[in-house]
Amino acid sequence: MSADPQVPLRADARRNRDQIIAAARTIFAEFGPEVPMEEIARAAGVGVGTLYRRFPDREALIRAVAVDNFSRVLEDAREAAEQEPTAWCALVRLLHQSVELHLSVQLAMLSKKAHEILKEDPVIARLREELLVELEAMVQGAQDEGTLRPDVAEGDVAMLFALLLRQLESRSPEIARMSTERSIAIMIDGLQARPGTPLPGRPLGRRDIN
Amino acid sequence: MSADPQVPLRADARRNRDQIIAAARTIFAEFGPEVPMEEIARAAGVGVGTLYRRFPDREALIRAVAVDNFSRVLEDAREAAEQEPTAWCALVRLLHQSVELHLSVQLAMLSKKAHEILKEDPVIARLREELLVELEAMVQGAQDEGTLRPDVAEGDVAMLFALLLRQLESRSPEIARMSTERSIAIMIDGLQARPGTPLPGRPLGRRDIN
Amino acid sequence: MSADPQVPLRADARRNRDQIIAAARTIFAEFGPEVPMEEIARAAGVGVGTLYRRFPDREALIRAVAVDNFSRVLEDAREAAEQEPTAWCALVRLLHQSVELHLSVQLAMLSKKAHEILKEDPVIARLREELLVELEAMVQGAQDEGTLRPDVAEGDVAMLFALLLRQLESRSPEIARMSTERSIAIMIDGLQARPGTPLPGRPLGRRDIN
Amino acid sequence: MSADPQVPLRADARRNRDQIIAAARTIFAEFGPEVPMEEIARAAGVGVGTLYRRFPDREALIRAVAVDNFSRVLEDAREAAEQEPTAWCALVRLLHQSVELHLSVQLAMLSKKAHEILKEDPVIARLREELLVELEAMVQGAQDEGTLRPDVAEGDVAMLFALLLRQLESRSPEIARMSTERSIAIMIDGLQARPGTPLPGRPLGRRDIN
DNA sequence: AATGAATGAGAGTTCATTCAT
DNA sequence: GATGAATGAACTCTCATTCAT
Repeated sequence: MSADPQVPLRADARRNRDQIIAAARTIFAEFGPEVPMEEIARAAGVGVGTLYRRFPDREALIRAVAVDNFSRVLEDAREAAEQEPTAWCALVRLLHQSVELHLSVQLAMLSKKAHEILKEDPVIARLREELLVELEAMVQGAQDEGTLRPDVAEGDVAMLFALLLRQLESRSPEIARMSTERSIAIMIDGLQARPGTPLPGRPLGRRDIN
Repeated sequence: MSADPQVPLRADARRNRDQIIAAARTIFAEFGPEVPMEEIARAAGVGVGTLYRRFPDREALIRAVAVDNFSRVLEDAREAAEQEPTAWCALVRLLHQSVELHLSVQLAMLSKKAHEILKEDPVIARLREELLVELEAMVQGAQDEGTLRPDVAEGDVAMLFALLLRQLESRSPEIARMSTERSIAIMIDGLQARPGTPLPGRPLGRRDIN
Repeated sequence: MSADPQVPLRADARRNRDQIIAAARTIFAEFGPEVPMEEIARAAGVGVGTLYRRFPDREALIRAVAVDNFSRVLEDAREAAEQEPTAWCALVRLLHQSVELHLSVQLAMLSKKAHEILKEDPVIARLREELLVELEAMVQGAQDEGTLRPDVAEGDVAMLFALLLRQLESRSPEIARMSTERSIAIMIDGLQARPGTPLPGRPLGRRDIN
Repeated sequence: MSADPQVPLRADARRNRDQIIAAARTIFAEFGPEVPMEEIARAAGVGVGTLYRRFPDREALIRAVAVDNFSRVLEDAREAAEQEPTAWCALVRLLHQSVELHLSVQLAMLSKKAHEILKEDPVIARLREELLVELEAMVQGAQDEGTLRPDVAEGDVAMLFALLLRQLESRSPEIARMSTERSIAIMIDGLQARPGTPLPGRPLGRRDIN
């Protein structure tokens, strides 16, 4: 799911646009948001000129990729909420799915510059907000169920979520995968409602996390 | 604690070197490892020429900062192991200290390029190894104490540790701080020996994590 | 005559490329192969960026100029061989033409670095070889005619030729010209088959001169 | 023989100065007059500071080396004139000795910049003039002897001489040596008084060659 | 007086963006 | 509309020269 096309593009232009975003997602994820534009154009199989016709500058492209990414996560969150029997299960599923997503979303915080850019964007802000609303519902629901410790809020969960999106480089893909899964499991265990260490501070809501 | 000076530098040169590393640590942490060298030089209060006299190129500087960083963490780890009454306490302390360290170490995995550079460096490899040895001892000790869940190994802990070093940008410093502390607490809770979800895969040792 | 374009360049690109080589030939000849690239770009009427798009670095440009130069000399040699009635005349003509060429070829041995670069290049090696083959034929022919002293080989002639390409700087152009012409005449006199001092060593063939 | 020391230097300073000039001669000859000053200092076994104390800048060093070089050639010329039985022999000896000198003198015309520098220097001008006076005497003498063709002057000889100082790079030292010797012999043959091609232009005197 | 550290101007090179084809 | 060539600003790195030790 991508952004709002004012005027529906011609079929081929549309295809170009999608190819560029797909290429950019991959390349940004692998090399960071500073890769030469030409690289992205090449990966998308178009000339730089075409890229620039579609996205007036790098910022616009970064935004478009981020919108695309957030849209996907939001979709996943809604699906999880709808399909899972309990809020806790939805939360767990979402955390686990983050592994699938990390490539696409890590962009969001990959560099200070990228962050600045996205912080301003109203479309992104809206998607983000919607996502946090979903999360809040899950958190609330799971706490009502008694499955989630009561001293956390959606901001805490978003934080853990975000941590995971920062994948570590290198190492064999299987180990990378396993280590992420284990970290998630540990975190989930830490999230479970049980007598444990009381958390410092106060629950972080979605207003708290920027 | 910095790197090994073959020939003891002249006093002023030494001072400059240290200032440069300190400045680079801060600036790299804030803007990533691609900041203009001039920026770093300015922050260190020296000319670019001096920077380049000390570190033949960006790579060398990145390496030096990383060595400095790892040395600090290692030192902290040893101190924690020595001063804390139990291995569990040492582990907890180290995790919490990671907050102090994140600025300094996040560099280690901040960009693909930086990672490539550090991966090759034998000095870094040694420091890393020593750090993992410390961690292994703590993990082992805490598991013997019955305070740490038995199905994790030092690689798992290193992974959680590493996740935390990837600080998220922006947001007010107090919230950033609190959110990190809370994430740590959640993770620690998740690490505690208690009946919980069995972890997937197998304990990750230090050979597993690259 | 320039190098082999794999893919035929767009008309404007082609034009730029040629202008750059022409400008580089002149400027290299006048100021040596270390002139600022910007100088060359300016002389060619393009931006540095264009220069670098066409020639990835200085080496590539030096190579291209050398190829262009050698091609010209080779062409001249073949023309001389074909058009002149005797091998001796062809040789004499070539030596005299070297005056025209010196600007273009002196680059070949203008600096240690330039020499290193060209030594490796297979295209240059081939052109050079072809040129020496022509020279060998002339030398052989002129010796058969009895006009060229028998104790020299193509390497000796190439050496004299090369000496002349090293034009001396400064002084008025007319004098420079005259002095070169006179030196050539003296050398030609020295080359003529006549009882004279036997030469030291042995005839130098094209294998001898690197 | 080196330049005129206003105030006789202290023994060690003197030694330093000589070492620097010797080192510079070699290094300039091998790498051209643009080598880093530090390189020269290192080769001379002193710090850059010392080099700069002795020679305020690169120009001064180039000048000093040139003066040293010219002094040697002049000395050789005078020795040849004095020791050889005929002017022709002296001329021939000088040409052959040029082989020894080329390393040291080629500097004189190695780059446009170097040439500019030396052109202005009055000390060099004087040495040069003295050398040409010697040459003129030899030329005159040899023409009187009937051994040198009458249609040349000292400028012509200086020109041939200068050509030889431009050594070609690379190739085995023995071949380099032999090829130079052969070129000299060919030129000498061309210079001998014999019915040959009349030279173009007019004899070049020492006023003609810059 | 000697040394080598510091400086900063300048050269090489890259790449975002514009624009002719 | 698409393409890829041209541009020039920005960044990395080098080195002549100055100056503290």
